[in-house]
Amino acid sequence: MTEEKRFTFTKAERLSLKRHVDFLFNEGKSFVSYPLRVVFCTADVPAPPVTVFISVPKKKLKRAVKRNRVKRQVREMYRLRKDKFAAVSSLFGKNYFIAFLYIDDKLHPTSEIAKSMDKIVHILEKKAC
RNA sequence: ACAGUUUGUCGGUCUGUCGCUCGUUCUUCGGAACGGGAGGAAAGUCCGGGCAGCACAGAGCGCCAUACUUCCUAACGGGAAGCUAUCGUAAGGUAGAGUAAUGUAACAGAAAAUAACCGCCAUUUUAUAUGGAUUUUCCAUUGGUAAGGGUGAAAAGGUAGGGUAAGAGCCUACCGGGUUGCGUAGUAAUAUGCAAUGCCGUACAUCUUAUGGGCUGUAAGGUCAUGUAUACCGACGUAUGUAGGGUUGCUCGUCCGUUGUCGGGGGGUAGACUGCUAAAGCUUAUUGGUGACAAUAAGCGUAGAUAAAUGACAGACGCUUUCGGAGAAAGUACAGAACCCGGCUUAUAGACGAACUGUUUUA
Repeated sequence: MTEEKRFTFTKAERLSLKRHVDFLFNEGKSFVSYPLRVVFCTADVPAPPVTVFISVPKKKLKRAVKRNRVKRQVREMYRLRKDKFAAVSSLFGKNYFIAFLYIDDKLHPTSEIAKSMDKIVHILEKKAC
């Protein structure tokens, strides 16, 4: 396994600063790839190519166990497609903030999340600029 | 064996691939190696305590919580053992301050507490409580009466006798309960014996009495602090064509200052660090105690994230159920630490253990 193909997911790749989150939701564009809603925008701060934020609203899933389950599914599916997102970034030469919001109120199998994530990559290739 | 009561324990395992987080060590600063990484309820946030900040002369009132007794505990509204009442054939379950005062008691019922709808009775002196009539009686009115009456959760302690116009603890005997006094057992609640007292409906609420309670929670609190604006202080420089002020009645002069740069500096936003995990700790054994629990000894060293790690995927096994033939299908709970402990309450597929009770069968 070469150095570039490592599918890690470290703390630096998570969007954690409050002002960044506010900026993303004020300035970002969004689209839906069921069961996920994606919000993204360009980032002009020194950062990894893509910085990610995953959110599962309490209104949709009341139990913490289920919310954790969804967060882990989405995170893993993103992690395994990280290189594709990075490719989009290098294509346009920009860094991106991306938020994944879970909009359904029940659990889905991991394979469905994976399909949704593939679709997101395609849409991003067209929309990001 | 079946039915049940109480109580305790567990609540998946393994392999592979790819990851996350904390600690230690190493490092070519990219990272690498090794080790640790959710629960019995982590939940609800309902009590109690630690810890922290704020408030605080004293007294009274109010508000909230608790309420048989003794004990356990850091503390508690928790627990243990007992007492009384009550439910259950039983193992066991449930409840618990006081009753002086005030209020309420659905439906049903005459009536729900100074009870007269029906019923009973009409008193002393023989001849009548009053009125009427067809006059040993009947009707109405008035008065007395709690013996009897479809109800109800609850009906004015129960039975018998005396008594009476009829009745009534009105009186007596026995029985049930209460209160008071004395004795006995017990630390006590209480039990029990004797005596006195006719004192005698139930439930709930208000109320009364006693005890306890200041408020807020780790997003508390503390430390550092980029940028921006800047109180204040110092130095240097510029202008004298200068706002403003002091000195003064005015002018000049002079001092402060204004403006600029640099340095110091208080407060403090974003953010970072701390709080932050060793604890009234756990396991085992012994001793004391009916028990909760306590003491002693040995061993263990047990998650610390911050938008939030403890995982995702694939496969195998286990367990349960159903089909049926050596396999297949379905299911595999409730639920995710957020400062830390002790409890309570609620959710929980299923599995196992212990003690005890009842019934049946056998010996």
